[in-house]
Amino acid sequence: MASTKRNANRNSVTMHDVAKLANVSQSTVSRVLNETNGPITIGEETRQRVLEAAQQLKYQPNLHAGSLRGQKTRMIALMIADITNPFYHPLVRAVQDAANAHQYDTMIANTDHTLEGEQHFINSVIRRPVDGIIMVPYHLSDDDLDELVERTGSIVAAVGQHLTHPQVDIAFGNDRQATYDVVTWLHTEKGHSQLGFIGVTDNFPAGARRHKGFKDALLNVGLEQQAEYELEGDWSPESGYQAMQKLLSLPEPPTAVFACNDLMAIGAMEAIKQSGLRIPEDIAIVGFDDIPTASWISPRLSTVAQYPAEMGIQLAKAIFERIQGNYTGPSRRIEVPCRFIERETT
Amino acid sequence: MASTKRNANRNSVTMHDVAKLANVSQSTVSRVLNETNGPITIGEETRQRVLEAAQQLKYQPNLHAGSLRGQKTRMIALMIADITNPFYHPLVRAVQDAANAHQYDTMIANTDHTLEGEQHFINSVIRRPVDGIIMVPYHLSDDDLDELVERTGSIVAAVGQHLTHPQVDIAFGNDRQATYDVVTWLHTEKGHSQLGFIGVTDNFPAGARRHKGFKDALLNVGLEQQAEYELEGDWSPESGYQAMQKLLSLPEPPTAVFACNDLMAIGAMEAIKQSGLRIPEDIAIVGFDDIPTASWISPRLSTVAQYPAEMGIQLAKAIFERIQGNYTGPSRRIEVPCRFIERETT
DNA sequence: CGTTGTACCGCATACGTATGCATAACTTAT
DNA sequence: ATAAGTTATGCATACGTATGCGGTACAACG
Repeated sequence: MASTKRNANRNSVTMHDVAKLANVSQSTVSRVLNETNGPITIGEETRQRVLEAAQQLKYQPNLHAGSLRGQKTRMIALMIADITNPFYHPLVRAVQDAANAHQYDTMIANTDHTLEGEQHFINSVIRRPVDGIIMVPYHLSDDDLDELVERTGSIVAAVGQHLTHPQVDIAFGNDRQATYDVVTWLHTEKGHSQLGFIGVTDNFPAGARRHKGFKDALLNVGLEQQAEYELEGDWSPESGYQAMQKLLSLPEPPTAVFACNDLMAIGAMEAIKQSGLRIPEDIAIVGFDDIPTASWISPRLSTVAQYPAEMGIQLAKAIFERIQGNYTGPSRRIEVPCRFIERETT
Repeated sequence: MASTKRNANRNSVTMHDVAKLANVSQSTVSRVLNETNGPITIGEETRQRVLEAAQQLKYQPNLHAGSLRGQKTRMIALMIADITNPFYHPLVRAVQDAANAHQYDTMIANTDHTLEGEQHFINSVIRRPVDGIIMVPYHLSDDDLDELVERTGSIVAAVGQHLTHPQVDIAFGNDRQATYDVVTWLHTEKGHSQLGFIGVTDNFPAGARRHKGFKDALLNVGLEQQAEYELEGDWSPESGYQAMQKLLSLPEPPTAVFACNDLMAIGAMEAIKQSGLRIPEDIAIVGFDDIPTASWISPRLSTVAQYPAEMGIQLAKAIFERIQGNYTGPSRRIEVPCRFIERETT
């Protein structure tokens, strides 16, 4: 008779346990603990009994139950390409801090830049619905986003200029324009006429935009576009290293190289150093992102800064506004401008 | 009559939807989809009908339901100090990859090196139970771990030599010994007699261990221990920079400095460079961790490598073994040795 | 004293799933 | 032909919580 109803293998304390200890029903406990009890009133004396009992048992609500009932899950999901890439760290951090401030937990998934990874993530949040989703998709189309919001009913926000879903808030940098400006500057101000480009496959929208910025700039300043000066890496330092080696082996190597991210730029710098050439006297180089390392290495890397922390802050703000019902309007587009930071490699 | 039972605001497809379409009961759908139906058999024809219906509706199971029923949650939680610290990236990555391979999702929490952060995490996984927990605690004691396993019933594994809970698998590096060896080597092989130390408060067990390694080495080689040469930072480059400035302002600055992590070592290098002194000719420096940046900066940093990826792999292996019931024995202690990598700063 | 109102609280249900138990149809043995 | 066994399926329940609805007191009022 003194045996509790508590499940044998489960040792968590539930509302029933609190109810039993306080000599009330489970519903009363629920009403006391969630102040939001509508028209219902609870006697002050029992309220105290319940609160004491809850404290004594160290009661913590089971969030799985609420999630099942379609209440708030108190969880958001974050999809990025690779937690190892420094570009995402400020973004992740900003999102997590915002989540924390709202008493939310954060689920993080890596896609490894692959379409399969992104689709896997979608299935993931269909199986385990969350209140909000922040993503940095490389392959997903608006149709995919539509399926996502349709099937999950979650609030979704994303980084990516190319996306235009009516219910998805978007943050983006003006990277095409920034690339265009820097490349133009390399020619008109710095006098470079043989320019190299280390990019990625145009399947990545961000890569394609920067590639376009590069080509537009060449066109505009009247330089010829030469395929052998435009190489593809995979965002990693190693790939930048290899691409630079190819550029160096050309009969007439470039005197300035634009790399689509800092990691590849750093790899390229390593290749230049090993070849005995000097930076920037022999070859100038510009990166993209302004990761912390860019200002530590020697010479310090000139680069186009993006502000991923700002993106994270804005997107988190956007989804929590919607989650809490403080905003129900149409999709917002938030531009987070890039800015060129000249250091020692140009 | 053609109206579905489907909840208005919820547009997810459930087993009931599949059941209705296939003209069977929800239980039958469950049994078909989970092959594990014990002694029960299902007619081949209905099995096909169910599978088709599930595929047609793109059915995905709701994991919240299973979690509530005490089944597997298919989620693990990972607690680290700071996603921004490169030391954790390989560990995070390894854990996520292992989780992915098991069809698991990963929840990540930052503690910011604070006790409150760690306690907050514990409450988090009490509210939302997970199958497995991997953590890198700095403040939690064995008692705290005990409360954690007691109240959650989850499998727990941790990084930290000082922890000895009977049910918690532990990974650790031999960092005291490694520090001792390097400092001894700096004196006996490299001839340094004025040694500096940039550590952190001894409240961090890892910091305390390395501090002890440093002091033991001094003692062993017969050097005097001087408080003004042993400074405290907070793991960040900025704090290393400031500590080094203090060391440089001493009447007789050290000729070699041991920093408790690479980030502080890098900050210290910056201070040395700015003072006009040369590395390693005037001052040698050794870091700890071997983060990627260590081999990019100039001069390339000599450092004690830890292998966080290996730790992540081992711990993930350990918890999944237990989750799947393949191991039920006592706590295991996994040593992941450190190794000194000499580069250009010594 | 009977009626209505008010303050307080418990019962029952639903969320989506897994599973023990009952049940139906059909086969085989006696 | 009836009993027993086999095969195939549905019913009911529980997990922990929030909430509509109903019910008990007791006070106030006619």
